[in-house]
Amino acid sequence: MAQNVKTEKSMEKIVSLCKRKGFIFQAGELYGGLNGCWDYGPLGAELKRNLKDYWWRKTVQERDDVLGMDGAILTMKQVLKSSGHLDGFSDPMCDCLLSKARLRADQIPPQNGTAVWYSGASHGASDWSTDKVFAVLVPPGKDVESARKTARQFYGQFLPDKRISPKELELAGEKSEEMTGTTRFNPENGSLLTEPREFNLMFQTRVGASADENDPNAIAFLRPETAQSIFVQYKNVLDSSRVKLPFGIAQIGKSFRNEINPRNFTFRSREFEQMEIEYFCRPEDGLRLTDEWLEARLRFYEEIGIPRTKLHILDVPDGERAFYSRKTYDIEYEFPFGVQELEGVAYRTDYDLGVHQKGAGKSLEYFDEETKEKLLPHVVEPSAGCDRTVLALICEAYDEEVVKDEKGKEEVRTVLRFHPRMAPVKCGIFPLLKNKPELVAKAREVQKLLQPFMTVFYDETAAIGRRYRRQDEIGTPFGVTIDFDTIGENGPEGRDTVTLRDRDTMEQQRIKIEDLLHFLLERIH
RNA sequence: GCGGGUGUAGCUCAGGGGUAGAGCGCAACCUUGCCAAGGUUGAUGUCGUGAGUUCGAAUCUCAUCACCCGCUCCA
Repeated sequence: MAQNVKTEKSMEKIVSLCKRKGFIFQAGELYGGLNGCWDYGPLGAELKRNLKDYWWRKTVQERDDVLGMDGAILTMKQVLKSSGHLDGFSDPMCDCLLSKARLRADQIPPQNGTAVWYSGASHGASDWSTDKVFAVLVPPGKDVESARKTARQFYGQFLPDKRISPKELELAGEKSEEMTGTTRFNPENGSLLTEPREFNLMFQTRVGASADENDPNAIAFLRPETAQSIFVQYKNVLDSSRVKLPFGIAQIGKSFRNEINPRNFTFRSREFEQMEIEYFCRPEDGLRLTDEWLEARLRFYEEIGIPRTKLHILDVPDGERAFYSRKTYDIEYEFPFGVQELEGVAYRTDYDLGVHQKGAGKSLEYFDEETKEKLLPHVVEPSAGCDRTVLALICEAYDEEVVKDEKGKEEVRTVLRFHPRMAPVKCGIFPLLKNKPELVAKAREVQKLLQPFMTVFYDETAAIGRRYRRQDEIGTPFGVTIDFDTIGENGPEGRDTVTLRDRDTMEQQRIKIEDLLHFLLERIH
């Protein structure tokens, strides 16, 4: 009955479905919306919880070598000073006045040449003038006339009458100046750049209700990653938990970055949740464990319904990794808006413990009882984006299928094919007809039977087919219907059995109510 | 931050200086015998927000906010 015709997955449809069905809303929508922030609605909250719970179970509870923690979001300035975030987490940026290109100020190569300054320009015939200051850097050996051409181009963009050619402009106040090693000009076209502006990517706040605005000691930050609290508490966990190398500390929690440009729905948000492991090990095991964690993480994605074929592994090349990392894999997913990172598995060496040991002035060394040696452990960090994974789950699950109705007319069935263990609602419960009290009563009984063990949705309105389709749209993997067989109307062999419908195949099977819980639990665990 | 586009019902969108529209969805009732069934009734909008022009603005102008595309950025 169902043809598997894949229509194009568009983010627009997915975003719309998320809002319509209560997965994800924009934060503060009532007041116009807060850029880069999102709220999870009833179904989104369930979905995200299922992901986090499963990650925690697989990462912490079912392993002997990983412990959990839950660190504070407010972070001391000193911590982020040591980690390098305070100095390194802001980029000076400038814009090209001519081409509007944005450049990192610290990446502009120093140049030599003659800077030609102008104090403005005018157009006599149309009585137009401007006193904007502009300058062009002319490389050694090149004619100053080229500067005038560039300057006219610059002033030309402000002409109210676009029919006037920039060539007719009179330039004012030309002055030349020899420059060496300047970074104030765009190497591409010689145009003057804006003054570098700092983009502080961390959210700063003040601790203490009456903190003096100028008290530097009151400054704290919302953490830009969960990792730092793990490094800072590493010694306490070690001393309180009787663990030996190698071992990991895992954490799920919110982090905050003042992204310049949030984009792609929840993909790049200013407030986001991370699922991170810092796995401490002997230096010689770092590279091997990085590969092992990559495999473990890929298996995880498969287990939650993101197939290996949709994942790309990027072995981040030399020069593109963070300076302290000796090996980094990015696990990327084929989002509808492009292949984008879900998780990074980074071998960070002993950089983090090293900087905190130095910054705090306290030893973070590990004493190995067997070899009787002291060492600073190395770290492998699998760091997954929780919201990004939720988004990947939704994108992966989204499907539109062309089905034929009873009259043979084609229609589109929208279905979220979540893995049952991720699905926000596990089972729909429907009395076939709501005007038959015996059916309704029996359906309520089934609801009470399942509800302590899983999320269920009881629905008695509208025709049965419509109820099935409603559940398809929110990704409910199973639906049970209580019909006249269930209440024994068609003979004793059907009594206390229900039809169980599969979301993906739309096929039904008859199952005893007493077997239902076991059947479902086996599939959603 | 720059350039382009968009903003009207829960969703998708039409309209357009003079009483706010459609389809779908939603709610109630009737009907119901397994895949978006039919009927009846109903609710919902400061036309993104603010200011200006106007006798009158959802419509024109400006500003602002948000979203989309491209650039930029992503330690």
